[in-house]
Amino acid sequence: MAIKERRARERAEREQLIVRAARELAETEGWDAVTTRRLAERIEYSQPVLYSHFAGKDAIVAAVAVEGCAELAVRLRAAATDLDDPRAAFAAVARAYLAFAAANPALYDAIFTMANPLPFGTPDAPAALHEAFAAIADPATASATAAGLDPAGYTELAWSALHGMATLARGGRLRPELDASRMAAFTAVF
Amino acid sequence: MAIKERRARERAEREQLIVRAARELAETEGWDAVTTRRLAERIEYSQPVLYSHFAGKDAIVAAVAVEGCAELAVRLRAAATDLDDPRAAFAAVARAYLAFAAANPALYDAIFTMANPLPFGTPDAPAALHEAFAAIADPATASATAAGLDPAGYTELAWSALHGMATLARGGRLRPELDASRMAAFTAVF
DNA sequence: CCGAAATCCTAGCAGCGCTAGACAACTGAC
DNA sequence: GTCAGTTGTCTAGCGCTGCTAGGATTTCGG
Repeated sequence: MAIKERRARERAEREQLIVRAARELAETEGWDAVTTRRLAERIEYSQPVLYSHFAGKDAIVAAVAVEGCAELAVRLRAAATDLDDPRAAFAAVARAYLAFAAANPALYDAIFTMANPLPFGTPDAPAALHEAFAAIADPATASATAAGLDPAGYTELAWSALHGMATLARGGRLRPELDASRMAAFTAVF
Repeated sequence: MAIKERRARERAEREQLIVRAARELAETEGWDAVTTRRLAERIEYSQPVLYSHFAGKDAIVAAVAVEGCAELAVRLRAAATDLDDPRAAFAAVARAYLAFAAANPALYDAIFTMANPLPFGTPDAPAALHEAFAAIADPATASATAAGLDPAGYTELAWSALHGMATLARGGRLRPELDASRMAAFTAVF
């Protein structure tokens, strides 16, 4: 019996190794550089081993995304603590969101822009996704009710604004010198 | 002399043919289906012909993007006419923007989300890009000054919100039943 | 009419995600 | 202690990708 347990443990460790390697490779060289061959070489196993853990490359990306989602949720929660004013709390969460996206571009892409098969709508999405969304939705809802607006649409709009800024900023589509002005507009408006 | 002109004309026509074929293929089957082989087959030439017109596949995507950008600009300008109230005009432009993105997803991707080598910052970007941005920036600026906010950051924020909504909506990340509520929040806030 | 130039295609390279089938190692029963 | 059976891993290869080198064919200018 103990042997099976050891094997299962080793499998789990190797699976974690794959996810970590994929993430590191993506973060340092971009997702284009994350090929199954390079990934296999990194973990010092042959290619087919990847497919005994994941259904395909997309599944590996999704695993990285879930991991990143959990981290994002933690950051957002941390940013909102000790702030009673709803608008101030939401602004802090917004700053944390953009900081996360700027610091972990590959991770952010895996979560939000890559064609991963993660179910996002509320049905059976991983808990980490719900947690991250709630970390945005909670302060957004508070801010919306303070402004007398319907929280649901308000929340999605605010999230869209954050997501838009995060993605457009990367491609050089937004002028960096306007970062402060943009953020000021955000806090003035949301 | 006239022969050279005819040849140049034929070349231009074929280039247009390539761009049109790429766009149609992307719109009907997605950009993943736009391979150089399929594209070549569609225009009834061999693969290398593509490379006598464009530096590579990215350049073809960029050409489609520029074309789409010009169309987007026209739509946005049309939406804003005959509306004097700045906020109403901006709301109309926003609706037109989202309608365009929803109606031409592949085109929208080519312009804004695919890794195309288009220079977006003001230096020497194609005129179509400037025109499209101005079609957003002009009403946004009017709306910002009406609200007493710095137009520059306000414009980029509003654009980010639109871009975020357009992209998140596609992946099923936004709930369609909140479309109206989201738009109401937009007009209330911007 | 003939050399020169432009045009186009066949064939191929290296790399991609993914998989079939062979091989080795380890497990558990006798 | 030995042998069947399971499990794990690897080598080799398929069909596809973007892209390019080289040669054949057509067309042009004198």
